[in-house]
Amino acid sequence: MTTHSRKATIFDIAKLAGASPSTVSAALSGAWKSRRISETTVELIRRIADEQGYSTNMQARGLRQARSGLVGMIIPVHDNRYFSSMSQSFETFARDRGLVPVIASSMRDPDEERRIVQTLISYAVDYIFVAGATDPAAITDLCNAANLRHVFVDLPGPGAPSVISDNYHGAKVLTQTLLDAQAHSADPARDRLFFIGGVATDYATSRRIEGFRDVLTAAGLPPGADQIIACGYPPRRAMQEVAALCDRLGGLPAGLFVNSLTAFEGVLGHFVHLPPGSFDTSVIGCYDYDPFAAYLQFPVHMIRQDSHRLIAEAYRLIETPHPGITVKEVEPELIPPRTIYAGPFGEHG
Amino acid sequence: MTTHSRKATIFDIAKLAGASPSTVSAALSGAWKSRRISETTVELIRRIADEQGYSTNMQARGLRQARSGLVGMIIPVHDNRYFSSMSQSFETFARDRGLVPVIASSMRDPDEERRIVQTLISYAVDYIFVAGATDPAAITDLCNAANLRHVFVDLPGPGAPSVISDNYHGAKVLTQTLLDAQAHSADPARDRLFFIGGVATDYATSRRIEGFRDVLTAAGLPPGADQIIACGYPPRRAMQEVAALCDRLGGLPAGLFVNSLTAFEGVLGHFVHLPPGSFDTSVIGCYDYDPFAAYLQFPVHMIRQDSHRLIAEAYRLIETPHPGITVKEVEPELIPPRTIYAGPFGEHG
DNA sequence: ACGATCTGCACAATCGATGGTGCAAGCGCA
DNA sequence: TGCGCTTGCACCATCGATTGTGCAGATCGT
Repeated sequence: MTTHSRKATIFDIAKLAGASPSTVSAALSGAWKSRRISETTVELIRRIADEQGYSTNMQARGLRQARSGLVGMIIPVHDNRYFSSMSQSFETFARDRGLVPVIASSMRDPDEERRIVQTLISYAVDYIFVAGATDPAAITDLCNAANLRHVFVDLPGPGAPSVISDNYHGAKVLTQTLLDAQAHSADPARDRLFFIGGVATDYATSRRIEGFRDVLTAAGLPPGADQIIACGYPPRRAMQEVAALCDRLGGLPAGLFVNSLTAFEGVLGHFVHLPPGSFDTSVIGCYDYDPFAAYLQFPVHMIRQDSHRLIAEAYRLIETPHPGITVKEVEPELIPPRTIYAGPFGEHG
Repeated sequence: MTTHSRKATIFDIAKLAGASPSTVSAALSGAWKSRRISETTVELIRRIADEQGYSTNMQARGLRQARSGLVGMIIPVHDNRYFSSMSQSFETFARDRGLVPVIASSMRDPDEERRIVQTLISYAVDYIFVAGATDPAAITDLCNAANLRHVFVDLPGPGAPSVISDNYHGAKVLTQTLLDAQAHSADPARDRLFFIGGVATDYATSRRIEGFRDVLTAAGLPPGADQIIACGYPPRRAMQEVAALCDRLGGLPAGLFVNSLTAFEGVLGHFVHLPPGSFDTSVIGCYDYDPFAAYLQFPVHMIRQDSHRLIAEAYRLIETPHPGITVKEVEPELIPPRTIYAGPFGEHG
């Protein structure tokens, strides 16, 4: 491979091969059969292209074809097992399709979310996956204006196909598990389950709260308003809230339903300061799974959302456009304490 | 905003504004001052562009300018706290610069790594960050052929600037900590420290092994070959190896230096099967930090590599090209058991 | 032997934005 | 009035690949 100051183009290859640029393009893009280029020529061109270290300029191709070969995905944060697993699956499926994934995190900020969508549109991504949308309607508007297909994951949107996990059922299972496992306390104030984390207006959180409430109600223990603390996702807030709660109750409650890994991180931040033994009378559950969290000092019941399947279904929905708006639900799975789940990437991780 | 079947271009805006495309381009790209376009015209054009929901076609701009506004980054896996934190930082810094991050995971496969570099080159990324390179020389060759600036992070490469953490020092600190904390066992075979995980030929791992070895040697306990089990990064292998080790020793060793979070996941997968109390005579350390791992059932000493600073330094190196090849080392930090570190994104996570 | 068909390729327009250059109108000034 | 300078913009080539179309020569059929 000779050294060039600039990258080789089809024109350079054409000159070297004694062919025309269009022939080179056809030869290298695979369109040569339908363009009746002889296999001999194709092979010559391929060889020369190889020698020159040629690779297609995707900007030029994309410009011409009005598509880019990029797929966009928006997630709230990278730094979280649930979403980073999604990224991993998203990328794997993208590669299978010869697409290049572009993953951006919105920090759950609606403005940032919109800016990202705009940016992705500017780059002519072929379609967009939006996980944990904070303003799905705005996203749909932007995408529609740009004639861009998109799918919502994790949190549904009104204007596009969505894949979500069955939050209601998952929450019921987790709540029931906590209920069954709880060690009863003498103090009635503490002898209750609490729900912490998430945003009450988020679809996912609201469904989980319903599940939480329905199970408790069915058990004859309808939760009071103080038992549901939807303080958002940031760790710090959850830490403050759980600290305040322990203060109020004079200790940990009988059970805690933590509504996300990020909230759980905050909760842990408080737990650090508790004396050992504090957890003997308390049972903890977390909606979302993390292998390390599964093996904490105290038992944690976790709900694992099948992010791999969520993404798989999202690709299905976006690739085979259905009439109307489809919402696909995927069942989550209860992971008992101290159980390690080996994901689809267990071999590589 | 009117609905169009296709996205508006500068030509559409030009027609509506009664101006020429080049004027529109200059007005919207900010080049209007040097092109002597009147502010009145600029404002008219801006208004119309806004109404039409115009946004620049980055493929066209990129084609013309021979750059894309994309920055590429390669990481081994998304699904890992160390690397997903890097992603988060990488993205944040990219946004500050008005660049769009494209993050791809190589699964630590050199072929995949090369393919990704090729792809990123095809998309004319402005530069590339490579974390945990498995074949840095090949990457440098590809990038040089394409005249593309790149920087290595975490694992250094011979042909480009690198930012790594001080693995030798970190490993010494962690080893010394384990040594100090270890509860001695009656059985001399078990009363030793073991190193598990990583690839011995990886620069980072080899430096850590040196640190491990030097501390033990200085303490008069030079490690035997069996004490260093560089079985790679995949969880499954680490699980098998630690199981075999426990089998051999008839229990856990006095101390275990786990060389990555992924290996630690595998180790945990084995620990699940051990009876409680197994850890009373064993002290565990992990090179890399995870907030949940910090609060496991048994105490874990962790080394936190400052991925945020690594990325910050990498941006510095790539933006101010130094003469010669620079290698920048960043100090890692010991995180004692049951300590929660709130990162630079603690507010958002 | 001659039109019809097929083979194998070249030519040129096109995608959308950018930037060098040219040019008319306006203005100042002698 | 006339010259030169400035202002404000339009025109056009260009980036690299794709794709509709045209066309010469070979092949075939009768």
